[in-house]
Amino acid sequence: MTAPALLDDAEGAIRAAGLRVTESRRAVLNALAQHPHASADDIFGRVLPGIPTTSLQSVYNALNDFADAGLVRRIEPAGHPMLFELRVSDNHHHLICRSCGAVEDVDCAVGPSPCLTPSDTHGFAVHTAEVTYWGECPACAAAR
Amino acid sequence: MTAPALLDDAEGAIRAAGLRVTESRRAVLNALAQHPHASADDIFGRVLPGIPTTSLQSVYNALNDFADAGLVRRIEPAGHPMLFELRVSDNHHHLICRSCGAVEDVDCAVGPSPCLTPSDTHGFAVHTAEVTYWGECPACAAAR
DNA sequence: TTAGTTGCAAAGGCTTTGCACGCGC
DNA sequence: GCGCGTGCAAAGCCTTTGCAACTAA
Repeated sequence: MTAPALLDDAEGAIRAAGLRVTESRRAVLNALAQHPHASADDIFGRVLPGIPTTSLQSVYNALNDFADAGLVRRIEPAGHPMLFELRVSDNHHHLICRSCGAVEDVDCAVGPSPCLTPSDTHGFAVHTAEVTYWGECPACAAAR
Repeated sequence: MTAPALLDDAEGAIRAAGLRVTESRRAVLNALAQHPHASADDIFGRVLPGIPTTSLQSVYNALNDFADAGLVRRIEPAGHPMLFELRVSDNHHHLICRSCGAVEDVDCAVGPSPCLTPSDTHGFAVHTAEVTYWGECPACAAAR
């Protein structure tokens, strides 16, 4: 029930990311603030009533721009549509339901984040690390 | 340089998984043994010379059957085609190149695997945990 | 024999791309 | 006014599904 109040600063955040402030982008960012872990389609559905002229592709545009600018974080559950979340605080991981794709945030079990550094990089330049717990959510478990 | 010698036991492994032994399946499993982290298409390419009548869909069939039987493990790098690997030993993670999708195995940095248990399950029944390091491989870094 | 598998064809879903018009700066 | 962003349309890729013929057991 924690209603994020990022809405007021939506404009500022977009501007700070070096992007132009448009009605679409503000609406997308607001929708994301109110509904974390939303898919592009989800957000499109939430934005459409307010901006009947928008399109799913514009939502994708905005989300990708945000993601590239570091404003939002992409979650890509294999086998399910891509989700997005505001990277409110970093260093949390995801619990994903195999059957319905529901996502929950979980804090790292091991303090700060010792998992985030591989033991051997094989010469890779590591940018990010990601921990995903796959399972079944209560709703899907109950439905069986 | 560790050449997996599972080839001899391919039949046994397939049989043990409760699946019928066919030329396709043996070929797919062999191809996977020789080339870990292969995509369905990759494997198809490797199997085709030996079995010119096979099809990509059959490879998908075999791989999915193997995966469901626990013989192989699916790796699904967001934005790249699905990969497969023999689950030789468990408890290793993956280092994936954002640009070319190359995959390297890495051992868990924190001993046995404390990362594999979430701090809060939110009621989920957790089946598996997965750690992915995203970065850029040496080849792609050199190409820029 | 008979059920599990193959190979072919086609559909399906999600995401990206291209281009003219409009709006933010 | 300039250029970024929008909205529309269409293509693209990977993967799954259906079904008749075949083959392992």
